[in-house]
Amino acid sequence: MTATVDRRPYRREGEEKRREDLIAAAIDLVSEGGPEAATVRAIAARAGVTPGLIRHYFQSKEDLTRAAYRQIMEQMTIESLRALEDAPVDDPVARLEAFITANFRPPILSATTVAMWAGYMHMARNDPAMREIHEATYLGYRDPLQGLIAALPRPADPARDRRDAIACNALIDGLWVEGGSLPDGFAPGELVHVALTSIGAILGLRFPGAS
Amino acid sequence: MTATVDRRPYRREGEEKRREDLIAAAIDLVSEGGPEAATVRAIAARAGVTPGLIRHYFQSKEDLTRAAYRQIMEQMTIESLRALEDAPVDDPVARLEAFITANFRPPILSATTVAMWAGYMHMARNDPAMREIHEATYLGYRDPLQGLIAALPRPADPARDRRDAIACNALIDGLWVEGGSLPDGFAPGELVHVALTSIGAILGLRFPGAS
DNA sequence: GCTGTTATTATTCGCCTGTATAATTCAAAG
DNA sequence: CTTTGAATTATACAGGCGAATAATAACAGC
Repeated sequence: MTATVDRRPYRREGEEKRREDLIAAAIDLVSEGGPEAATVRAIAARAGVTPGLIRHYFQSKEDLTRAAYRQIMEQMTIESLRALEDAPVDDPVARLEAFITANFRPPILSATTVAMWAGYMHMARNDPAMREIHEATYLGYRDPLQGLIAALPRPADPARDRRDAIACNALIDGLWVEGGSLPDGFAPGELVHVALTSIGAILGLRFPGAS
Repeated sequence: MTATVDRRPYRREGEEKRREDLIAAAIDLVSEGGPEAATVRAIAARAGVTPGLIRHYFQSKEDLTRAAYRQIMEQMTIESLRALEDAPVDDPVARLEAFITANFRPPILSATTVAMWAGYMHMARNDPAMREIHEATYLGYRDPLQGLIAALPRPADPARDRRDAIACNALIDGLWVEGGSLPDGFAPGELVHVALTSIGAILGLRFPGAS
């Protein structure tokens, strides 16, 4: 007679879903408690599986971390660009305004996204793969922004567009970080107002939303 | 006969110096390998002492971490303000320009400072003491900046000064982060040029250094 | 020179980490 | 209904972590 150990019952899932679940669990944990909270065991528990499964779908924990970082960064750009869908196609100023304001409301601006971004960012220093993701997603955000700027009604000047895109990107980033890390430091709507006014000054135009 | 174990020889030092050494070692390690590299054992080795000594001068490792974070943040403000010493007392525009440009050269702008800042920042989310340091050092930087802006030759308007300080601070922060995390992404002097041009546009003035 | 204080080292503890490997059970194919 | 493959669980391992405690040696005051 062999002793029947009771083993946790489980369902088999497709590779895609399991990877998604594990990535989502890792992101969740980092946003809640920083990178050190996203241990292999905690991620597995959050995803409803056992720790060993992680290394069945990812070569290492670092591999999973990279996938999670990529997803976060790409998601934020996607959310900003989605705001363009509701903007008029033929009004460059309104389109730029829609893009800018999207950065200052959830899901993009939140204490968790900013903490998450900071928690992962330092990894880009020593890990070449992380740095590559960092660069790609930074440009993946700035390039569309530069496109919106180039579409403004003013004389064509690519060099100026580049400088303006760098400046606007930095301004948005800085306000976003400060809004996320000091939630009580600004009045409601203050960050959006500052962003529109300042970017308007940089680009030499006035946004309707900057009352 | 008692066996004489050879014990590492040591010198007694003042509390002040030992605390400074330990903080410096912790900062070093975080800048090199992120927060996870700054273990009790590594910090002690870097400072030339044994691990136990850390808990003789700090209540816990967290306590040491907070002291290190405070020192980093205060140091960056101090460095920016030091640039004012070489600026003419009676030229508000030149003083503001000196303050701005200081942020884009070492020791303030460097890959290590940015990585360090990011590595520590997420801790401000869950640790009230860290958040307090974060808020205090943020305002400790922005308030002097607002003072420089208020001194500009233009009609007095505190509300406008506040908004402008928030915007300029965010722009500097954003460019600083991007310069530190993408060292090869910008031409030499490009960030300073963008900063001076954009801040000039926001404030409605022209800096001599923005050629 | 001796003595007391304490800064410093040494050692140990329990816990948690990521990884590796073996055992099992689910689910589809025949 | 049986077989087969692989998705999933279970267990074990070696190492590192922060913290606690005990032993010791440096130095100051007398």
